[in-house]
Amino acid sequence: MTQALIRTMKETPSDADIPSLIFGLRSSIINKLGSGLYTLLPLGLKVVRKIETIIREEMDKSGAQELLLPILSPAELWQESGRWDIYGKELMRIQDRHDRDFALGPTHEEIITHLVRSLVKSYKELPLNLYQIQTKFRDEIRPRFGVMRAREFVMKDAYSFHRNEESLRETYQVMFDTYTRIFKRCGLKFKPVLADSGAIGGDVTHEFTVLAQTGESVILYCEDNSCGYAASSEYATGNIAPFTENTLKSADSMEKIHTPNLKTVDEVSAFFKVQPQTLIKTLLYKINDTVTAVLVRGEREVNEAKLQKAFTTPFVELADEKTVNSVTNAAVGFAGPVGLSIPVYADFSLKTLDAGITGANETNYHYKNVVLNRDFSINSFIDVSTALAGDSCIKCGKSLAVCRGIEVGQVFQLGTKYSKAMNATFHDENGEEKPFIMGCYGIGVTRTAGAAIEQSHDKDGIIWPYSIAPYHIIILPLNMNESGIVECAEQLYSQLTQDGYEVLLDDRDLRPGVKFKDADLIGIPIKIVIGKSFLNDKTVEVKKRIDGTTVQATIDHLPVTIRQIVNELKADVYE
RNA sequence: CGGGGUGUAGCGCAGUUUGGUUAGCGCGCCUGCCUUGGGAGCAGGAAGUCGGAGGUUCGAAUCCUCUCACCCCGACCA
Repeated sequence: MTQALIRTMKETPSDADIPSLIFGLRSSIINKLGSGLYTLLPLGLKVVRKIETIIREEMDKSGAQELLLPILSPAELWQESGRWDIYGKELMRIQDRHDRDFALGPTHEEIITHLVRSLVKSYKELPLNLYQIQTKFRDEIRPRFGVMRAREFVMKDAYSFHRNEESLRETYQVMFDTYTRIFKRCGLKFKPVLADSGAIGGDVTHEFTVLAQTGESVILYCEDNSCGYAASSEYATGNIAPFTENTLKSADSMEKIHTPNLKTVDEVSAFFKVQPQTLIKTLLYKINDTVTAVLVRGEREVNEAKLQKAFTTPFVELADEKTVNSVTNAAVGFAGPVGLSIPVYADFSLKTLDAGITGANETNYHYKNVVLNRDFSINSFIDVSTALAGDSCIKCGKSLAVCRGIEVGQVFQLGTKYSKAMNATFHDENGEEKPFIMGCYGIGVTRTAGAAIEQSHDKDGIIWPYSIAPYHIIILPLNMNESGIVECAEQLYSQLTQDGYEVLLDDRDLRPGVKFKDADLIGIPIKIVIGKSFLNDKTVEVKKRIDGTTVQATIDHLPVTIRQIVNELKADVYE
């Protein structure tokens, strides 16, 4: 360790705000070069290589073949697919000495499609699944969270080519299973979740999400483990329980009530002394330039991803204040469906609402006892609200719960989007020319390393899962002036290394406290402490990072003790 | 891109409002002593274009103008 480039820091750099960045920098796993640019120091590279190895082994086992595509790609390919124009500024563009345009690859659909169209001509050569592990570049609008959203990062991307949908679905399932094995082997707690397939289409897509409080994505999952339903909040749908505590009655007629300055759901429900579920929240959206009213039950939020899907358009935005004023003849906060002359769509949450409270389209007034199909009508019911914890699972009926996660992988059925645009075709058994049907499958490698830290750390530092830890064991000779201790340390080092463990020897002449703190910070799973007990009765301590438990062992017995602990650590995988 | 903030030694900061000696402090680093079970102590030392450029002034880290970098909050995604 006196020779290793490991420079730990006691203090936290001021711009580090999440555990993976704080501990990543402090433990000298990474080093910052610029915004969204990080050096992988020796410790960090070891972790990344281990994740890569697991990925390689599992991908190869699945039948996929590894290759390596260039990072730099000519603009022509991006122009062919149309993404040169639509990808936006996130695509890092660059010119060579002849002023020819290139892009630094943020993903490689174009490049792989180009490759395959020139090499593969017949259905007999399909299916084909090709992958690479490579540096990607995305000129993020706002890089943040350190290695979690960097501009330059390592990614494993795979692309599969098929003659028909059935073959695609088969490979998709194989990739799904492969990803499950990969993240399990990485020692991570994760969930595959159903996700919005966005503009590209395709029936199904799954995101693999590492569970962590600091995660950016919100997941709804079924409390019943055997059911297994889990979906990203943008996509999740639950059955919404009817609101049973409604104090309003549909038998009563609609009534206009003065509600001075009461705009939000909270204010209005407090004023009427009712639960928020009694309110019909009315939001005006511009959907393909048509102002449209979207109704949800008071306690719910409109989900724009669902809105986009319901109207099959990406052009969805909340109407501005002026539009709201002119459509409702009222200030923002008093919109309601009664008497509106624009299209009105209601969320499923309102299906069971008997009578409700809603804006009167008049500043400072709300209607009470509003009843659908009596006082107003709608075009139709649609699913546009974000599911909430407590909604019931659409698969099994049990309750849904919420957690947060970090998206580290995605499996996706691309279809013919790229093959059609780039005229990538093969001959089928009838000699007909057909576009390849494609799938793509990504894993953020460096992000996975970051996610592991986010998921597994304590106040002292990182707690690496055994399978991706930079070293398995760290030996701490507590007094470098005791020749017996030093000899023992060196002997254990070479013996354990021979036994196949990756061992770090802290041979620095420092006080014990410093060594303990550094070992904890870096997060090595097992510490071997050689100190007083060695001088007294020739035993050493074996201490687990994850829970601090310690066992004494004689030198002779040490290999057995270590093997036991390692087996325990390896067995601790998430099911 | 919009809004907010920060740039002073490797790291964390003070000093800037009100211009004025040799720009400080803690951590880290180097030397020596001492210490050795959870980031010890003492003594000595090295280390700074005060983000950059221009300006005001007898004099600028400090005031003015421009510029660059970085961070945080909102629109992206592995």
